[in-house]
Amino acid sequence: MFSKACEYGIRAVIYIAQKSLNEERASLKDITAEIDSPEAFTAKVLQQLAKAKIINSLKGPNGGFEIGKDKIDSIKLSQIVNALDGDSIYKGCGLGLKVCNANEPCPVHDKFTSIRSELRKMLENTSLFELATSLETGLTYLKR
Amino acid sequence: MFSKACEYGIRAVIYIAQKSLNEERASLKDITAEIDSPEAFTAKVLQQLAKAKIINSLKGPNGGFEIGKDKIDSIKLSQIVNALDGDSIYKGCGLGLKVCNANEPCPVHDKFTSIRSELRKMLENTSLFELATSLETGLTYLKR
DNA sequence: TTTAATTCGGACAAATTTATCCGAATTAAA
DNA sequence: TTTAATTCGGATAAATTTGTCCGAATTAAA
Repeated sequence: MFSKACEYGIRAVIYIAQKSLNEERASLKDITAEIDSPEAFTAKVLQQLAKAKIINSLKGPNGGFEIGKDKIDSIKLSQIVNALDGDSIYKGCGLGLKVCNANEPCPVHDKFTSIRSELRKMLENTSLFELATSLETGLTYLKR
Repeated sequence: MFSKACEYGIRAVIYIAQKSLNEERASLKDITAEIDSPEAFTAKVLQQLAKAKIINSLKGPNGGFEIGKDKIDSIKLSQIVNALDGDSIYKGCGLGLKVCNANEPCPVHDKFTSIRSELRKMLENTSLFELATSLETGLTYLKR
């Protein structure tokens, strides 16, 4: 469904959000330990997310990554996915056709549109805040 | 969502089914021309599908691929997807965790289970017959 | 001012997926 | 029986994704 980069990215952002809610910054090492992901690769992903202004990065001692507390509620899962995997998950044809729409549909077009729209809604309605708090309260996990 | 192999595979199978309903066999060249896919790669995909008993292959002049007319209605999209991409689309964790279930869920587990179950139902309930007939009647397309 | 902790950015490497090539095997038809 | 049309199967190549390495830049703290 998502690329590895996106999987790591989502996990990382949730963790950073959790820390940020507690007024703490997360370093790369911290993050990769907590979400169990390859360090150097995750660094690249975090760079992408920083460029997309989803997270904030600070160099130097006591540096790391953070997210403005006020932003955490307004950031949706869709923004993270979009920054890392683009919009093919919503837009692309299920069978890989370049042209595929209601007028000239592929054989599975109608079957897919409803599911894809559900997925889109879900991603657009899921806030980073709720994901981070479910982690904070110990209801969910980021590794294993 | 699906691999290229799976996209080509689904398109090919739908086309083969359409031909089979008309008592005709489809050769590799025929297929790749109709679904606009790379010939050699598609050949590999068809081999996989033949091994999985989803399609039938015949060598020699006037050979090609076909599907028993009686089977076309009972073959579901899920079988094709499963033969080519496995079951990760249903089973795997949305964030790539090895362990992720209702007891120890990742932060997006609940959000994904409903969508994934919708997808599974759709794939399991969509028969090759309906896809092939929509193609036959000109309502849907396999290339462009 | 120096040091050390950190992210950044570019080059590279490994793994996987996608794709090609070609001879072997099979088989229907000439 | 020969020929030609086809799929099969193995080797290889190209492209993409995933992953690593390392020096440069930045910056807080000693």
